[in-house]
Amino acid sequence: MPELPEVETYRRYVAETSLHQAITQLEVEHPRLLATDHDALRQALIGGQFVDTHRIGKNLFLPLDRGPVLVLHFGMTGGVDYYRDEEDRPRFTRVAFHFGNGFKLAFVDSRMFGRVSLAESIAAYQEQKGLGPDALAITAEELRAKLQQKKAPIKPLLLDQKVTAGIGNWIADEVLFQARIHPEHRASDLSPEAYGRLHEAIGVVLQTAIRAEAIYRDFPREFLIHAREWDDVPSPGTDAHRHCPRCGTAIDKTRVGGRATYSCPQCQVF
DNA sequence: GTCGATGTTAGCAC
DNA sequence: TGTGCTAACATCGA
Repeated sequence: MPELPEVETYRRYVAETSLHQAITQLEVEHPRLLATDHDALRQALIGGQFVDTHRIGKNLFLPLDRGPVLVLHFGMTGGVDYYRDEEDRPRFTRVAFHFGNGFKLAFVDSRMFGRVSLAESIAAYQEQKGLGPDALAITAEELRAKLQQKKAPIKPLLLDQKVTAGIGNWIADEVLFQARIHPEHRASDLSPEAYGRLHEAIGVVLQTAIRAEAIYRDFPREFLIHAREWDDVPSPGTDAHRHCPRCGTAIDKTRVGGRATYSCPQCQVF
């Protein structure tokens, strides 16, 4: 689930639960998730505290009182959960940070594509990964400057974290739907007006998703997300949810840039 | 039992 | 050099 709105929701959750408490233990159930040497990580954490939270795109940063920054990336199925009793330990807990008050912050991730790492600073991590500006912070001008020379289809470019950080597969589809741009439209062929709509749609979709705490069923009716297959089917035999919320046309499911892509053939034209 | 999945990245072809 | 496609990662759940 973790695209920008989920990670922003996790950030707020961690800020409310896990700051300014002594870290007493690092529990690593599955070392494969560590992108940093285990001992170095333990040394950096034990006896320290998390003092702040930041987010760039899908990356969550937890600066430590002693300098370095813990970086969490949630892959496809990652999340965080604050708990105390062993009976409440979340399923798929892979790494857990224990605090002096007896609570623990679990990094859960069933598919284990997530990563826990350590960086010298947020800026160093951003530089090293080549992360572009956060999708909520990028300006219309920056976005257009980065894309208007590219001949690739617009959708995979939106997914490229070096262009702008935080947009994942469903958000890219939703943004393009709201902006009425076909996912395969070449970036270089988009008009200045289309870039304006694109930038605005990114803001609207992300803000809406964050406001709903990334709970999809609470999203507005006119969102394409309700047409995705994994949205709840209202009742057997009906497929209204697979039609465009704006014009009623059947939604196309195709592959663009190797990813499942939903779009309205009527509203999103070349 | 089979298939596809919200992310990232290495390897490869052009 | 830039670009873009595919497979692979590990696992779950439909």
